[in-house]
Amino acid sequence: MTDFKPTSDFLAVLQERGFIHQCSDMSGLDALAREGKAVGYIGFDCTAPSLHVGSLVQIMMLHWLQQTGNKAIALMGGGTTMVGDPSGRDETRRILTVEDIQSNKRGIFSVFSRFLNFGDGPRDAITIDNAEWLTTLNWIEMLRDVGRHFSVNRMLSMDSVRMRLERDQEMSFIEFNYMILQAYDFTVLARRLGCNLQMGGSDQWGNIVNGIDLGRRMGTHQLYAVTTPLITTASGAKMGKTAAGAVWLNADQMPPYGYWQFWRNTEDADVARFLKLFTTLPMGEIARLMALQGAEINAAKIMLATEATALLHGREAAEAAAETARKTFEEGTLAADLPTIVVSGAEIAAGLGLLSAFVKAGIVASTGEARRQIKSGGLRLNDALVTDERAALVAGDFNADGIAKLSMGKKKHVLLKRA
RNA sequence: GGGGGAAUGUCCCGAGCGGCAAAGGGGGCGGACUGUAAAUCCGCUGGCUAAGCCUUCGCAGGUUCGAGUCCUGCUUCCCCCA
Repeated sequence: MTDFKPTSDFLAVLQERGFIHQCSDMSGLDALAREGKAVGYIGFDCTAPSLHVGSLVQIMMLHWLQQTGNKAIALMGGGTTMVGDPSGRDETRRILTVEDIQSNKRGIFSVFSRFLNFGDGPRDAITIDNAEWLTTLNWIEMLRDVGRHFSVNRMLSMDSVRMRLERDQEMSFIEFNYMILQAYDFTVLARRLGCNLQMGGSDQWGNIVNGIDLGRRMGTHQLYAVTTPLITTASGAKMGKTAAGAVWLNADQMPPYGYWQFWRNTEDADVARFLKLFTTLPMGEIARLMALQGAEINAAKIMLATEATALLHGREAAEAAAETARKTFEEGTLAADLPTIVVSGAEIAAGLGLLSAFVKAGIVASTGEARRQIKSGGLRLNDALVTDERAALVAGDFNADGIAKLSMGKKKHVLLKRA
């Protein structure tokens, strides 16, 4: 894959930034993209109310497709989600209700407008829901037009199916059909919108290639596939899982400050790779940051955090998060932007125990955990180590603005605001 | 349809002669060292009004002073035979 020298901006960018894992035909796709004639889509499941960073590579790929003068389509899997993709899954997926899928779809879509410019113009990105054509399919027609092109022998040999069978894990007929629907999507998009490229994670390779085959048999123009590598951290962990759970893209589930922190805490070994994948900084700038050594790498991490946050939440929110972090970590002063919990004055007057205060702030899950953390010296009130688990908050703990800072460890800080 | 297994700490994996808040991992959290990194070392990893009390081993009963452990029924999953 690295021998190929793309002449199109699109593939050149993808290649130099490390997006390409597999491609069905680099030179064919390159020729299209050079003319601005690549019309690419990526399908997104509507299984959760928000996408998380695991999908960010894909979103960035669509972003670059549009930025390099091609057409990007964000396909919402309103229809396929009703079926459930077995890829990479050990267990049968939970079947979601139609209402859940609809509300998930809305949550997911809100993220795309940050990365793509939608509209009616030829260069504008569009979004479409495959429920539009999948839900009205006629079973017999489908079998005759599409089903006959699929070999069950081959379907059984696909990774997603084979692994289930080998482990004697249940796979329902509904899931078995998923790959047919995804392949069909590709041909529908090809006919309706002139789509000629499907992108996705490496686990989607089989499904995408199936679509290319189906397209050929059903007489569409030539279709292409590009997949991204599976993004893991240098330590081998899956991207996007933190203590608090998944790193969501929607602000109501992961505020900008938390999102910024996620990137700020990137391992050294990942910084260069992530800068290329998750920011739009020019390669020259990235090269400069990559040259940093030792503690200086922190500057690159701050850059990564701010740029990645700016893409998702806007420049202003990103700068605010960076400033909050700077005050909190470098100056050790109070930054108003930290997560804040409001408590009533009455509650404090009644003698709010410190243990409960930490629970209330969401820093620990129970007073028991708070006690344990105190024993191992992990809790601080206004930067002073908490040693007495029987202590209660007093008026003097709040500053002139009625704020007290609760911290656990070096990174977790929550402000308690007296109402 | 017949026969045989399995389900354990609400993150996961997994031991568990009738005395068990239940071995051991992984993961996670905190501490030390650092650079808000990695690696390493140490501690913690049911709840509470906490020298006590309460709730946990698929579900419901039963035997027993005492049940994760024994018995009965049920649920779900797996294997073999048909």
